[in-house]
Amino acid sequence: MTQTPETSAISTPTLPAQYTPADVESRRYEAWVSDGVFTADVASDKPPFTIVIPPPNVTGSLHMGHAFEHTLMDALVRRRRMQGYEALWLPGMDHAGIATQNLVERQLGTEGKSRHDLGREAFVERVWQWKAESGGAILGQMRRLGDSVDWSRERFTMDEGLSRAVQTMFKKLFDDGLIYRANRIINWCPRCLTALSDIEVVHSDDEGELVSIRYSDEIVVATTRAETMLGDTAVAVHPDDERYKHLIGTEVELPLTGRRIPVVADEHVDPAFGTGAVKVTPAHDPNDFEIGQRHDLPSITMMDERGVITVPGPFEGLDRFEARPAVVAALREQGRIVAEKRPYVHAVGHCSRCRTTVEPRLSLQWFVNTGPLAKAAGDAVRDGRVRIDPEDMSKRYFAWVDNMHDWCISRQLWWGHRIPVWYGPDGEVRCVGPDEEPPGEGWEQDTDVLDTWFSSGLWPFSTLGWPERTPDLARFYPTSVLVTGYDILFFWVARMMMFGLYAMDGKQPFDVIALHGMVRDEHGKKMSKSFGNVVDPLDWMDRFGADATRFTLARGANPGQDVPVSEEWCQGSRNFCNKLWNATRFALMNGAHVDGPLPTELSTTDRWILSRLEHVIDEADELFERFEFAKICDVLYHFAWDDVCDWYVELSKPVLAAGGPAAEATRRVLGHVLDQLLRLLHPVIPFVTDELWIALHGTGTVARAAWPQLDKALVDDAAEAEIEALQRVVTEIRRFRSDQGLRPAQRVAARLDGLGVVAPHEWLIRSLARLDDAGAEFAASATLSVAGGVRVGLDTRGAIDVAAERARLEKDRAAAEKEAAQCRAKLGNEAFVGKAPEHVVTKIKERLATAEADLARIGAALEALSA
RNA sequence: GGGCGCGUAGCUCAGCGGUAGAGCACUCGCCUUACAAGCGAGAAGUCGCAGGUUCGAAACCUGCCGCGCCCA
Repeated sequence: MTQTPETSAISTPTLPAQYTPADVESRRYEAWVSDGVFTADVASDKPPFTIVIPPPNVTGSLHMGHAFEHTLMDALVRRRRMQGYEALWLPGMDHAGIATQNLVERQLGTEGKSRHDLGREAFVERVWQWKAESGGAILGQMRRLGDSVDWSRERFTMDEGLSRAVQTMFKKLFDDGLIYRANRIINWCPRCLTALSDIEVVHSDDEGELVSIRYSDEIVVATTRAETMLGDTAVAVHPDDERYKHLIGTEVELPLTGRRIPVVADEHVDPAFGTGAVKVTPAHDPNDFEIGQRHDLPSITMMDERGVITVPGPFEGLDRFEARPAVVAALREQGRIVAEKRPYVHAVGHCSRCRTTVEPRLSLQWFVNTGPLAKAAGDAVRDGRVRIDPEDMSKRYFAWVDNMHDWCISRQLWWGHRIPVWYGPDGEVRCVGPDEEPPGEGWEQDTDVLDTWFSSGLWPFSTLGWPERTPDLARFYPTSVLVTGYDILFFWVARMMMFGLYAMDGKQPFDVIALHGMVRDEHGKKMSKSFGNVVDPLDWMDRFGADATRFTLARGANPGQDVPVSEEWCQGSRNFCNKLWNATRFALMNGAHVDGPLPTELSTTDRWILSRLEHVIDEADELFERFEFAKICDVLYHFAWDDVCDWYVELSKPVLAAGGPAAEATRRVLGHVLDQLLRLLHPVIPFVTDELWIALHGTGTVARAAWPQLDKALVDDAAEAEIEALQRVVTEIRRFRSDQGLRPAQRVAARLDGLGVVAPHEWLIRSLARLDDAGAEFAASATLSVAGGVRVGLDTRGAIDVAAERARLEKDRAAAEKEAAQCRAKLGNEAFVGKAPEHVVTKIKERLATAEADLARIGAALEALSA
């Protein structure tokens, strides 16, 4: 494949008849890497272009969502690289605290051990061992997809440098008073045994029960969590609720416990919900906690960290879900259950990692005060320093950052960045920076680790060397574009914005946030294991190739919209790659080349395709700037398939066969057009384009080739008009042939008149429409009249199918009549003529003229038919 | 309950004030020496419904209906 194509027209084919991705992909990828194509040079004088990869989870493997996101990023980076930017796409992974710890604990479980058997240090060592052996499978899969990432700069959130960044950030926030420790109600996972942040909780509408319990003669409360009554410390009513006004300040006896609890008045009680009286369990409900704070109520923690009841008595030792029916049964026995609604559908929070029902739990945790950080994060978008694309998505962003709660960052895990705070023997608290010695004897370090998102929030600058002032950081920060899904706009993006602006003295972490949608199946359904509609990108890559997989994903990528994919579309993408392969194959077989400048003497066909190419370059550039990947693919697909393959190549065949200088010129133009087309497509389908580009050039790689430059001098309106006219004539003849049932191979004698501008191309028309010259015995059995005054007389050597011909003409006439009627109606409307812009009126007049000419032409043809 | 988005050809989606488009699927005819993973031709839509704005609405406004997502 690397041999230089011969310039002779009789060169032998250099490519097999079908494109086989497996023969190309790994070979090409290895070549790119070993040639250092992806390695960014910090010392070059090119303008920088930086993207950091949204770090995939170290436990994960490549799913369609990754493949999609990576395809878009790769396309952006590859194009910028070709445009002469110093392009850096920085890869890496995050340590996924809960997921990874769960995974290794499960592994230990199969050996009959728990992490506690190993102890903290040995367990963490074991996790590292796991990572070394089987973590990061996704990195190899990214190579298969063709990701042009700079592997020399790969980072991991738990590596030394990033850990240093985490500690530095924590200390900085701590010293600025933006990190604090407090007893709060947090989301607790009784299975993972750790706190979760709000965003790690997923809500779903679940079937539960709503039980109304009589607390006294006058007070009935409704609850979905009857067991928590064991921890009630008050009943609350609205201060204006006439039903209960007289009870405020009194006490009731809490059933089953014998405890007496007060009735308090609180504005936040909704008098319309249930009976208007609510039970208050400050240690197990965030709203109740607030009520407890306002009324100085005690908090009774009535279950342990595993969700097991700890209140002494008959329920002690029961799991929360066993305790619920037990408590209800006990209350019923006392006649205290006045109503039960079952099933009762209500929103329930689940741990995003293990789906266990989250337990609101009162505990001592570390928090980030997000107030000032979130304000800055919002302002950076409001004042235009950071652009969200598509812009509509800004609304979602503001909705989140402008209402952000403080962020619980401590996790009761062992795998992660340990909180750098030490507690002294006399209750002292000291935050230790990265270059400070931990305090000595008698001090103990906090046992918790930080939320994984804390380290991910530093990603755009920690990966470049922060907190050191590295050359990379100076050169590649702020990053150019963040490509990510709208679903984590508030998860991750908002965190990076807060941290980036704060740590980098107000410099935003990225200039543009390009949001994409979710990958869905061909019916727009979310891919899920339980639904059985998950498609594995690795499977597609095996069967259709990485390029086909990428093209399918990019072709569906409308900004911010979800992307449906299906195997059929991937097949279509594979077909497209094969089409390119064969077009290049044809070109090489016919001596197309890329040597020397374009000839000055060019045929109309050559000038036409070059002109079309310029429009395509222009459009592609404009669409790339707007992240319109679907439209980029569409434009290039149609140019490649319709213009280049279906028309230019077909028009070239007779030229090449005729030989001479025109053939020479066409060989050069064909080589040029393919060269440019392959460059334009390379960002999206890197493998096949590189293989073909090398076949065309004999050397190098398209990955280092220059991005096509717009050359307005090549735009040629006259050539375009001529070829379009030619296409109309050819298509009209083909249509006639098809309607008449003439076989494609059957040549038909014809005489062409009134060709006008296309007269010089009559021989091309004859070639494409398979027409023979009119001989001495020529007698037209049918005459076609094509728009533009072209008349085609055809000798079909026999009776023509009059009915078919009439039907065709009637159809054309109906269309022309409709068109004419519409135009006349408009022009007859004084308001239209008076108010519509001049150019619109002119256009309608032209359309009417065309339609009337068509009617006359078709009418005459019909008349001739019946004669 | 609050917010956001979407209803256009059989399917999936573009179009977002001036002649309704694409891919796939479909119909007909073809192994025409680059490609049957292909070639040529074709059929297919009162643009969810109802009002309004406008010379002109698939597009802008209002309401309704039906889906989806996020937040509480």
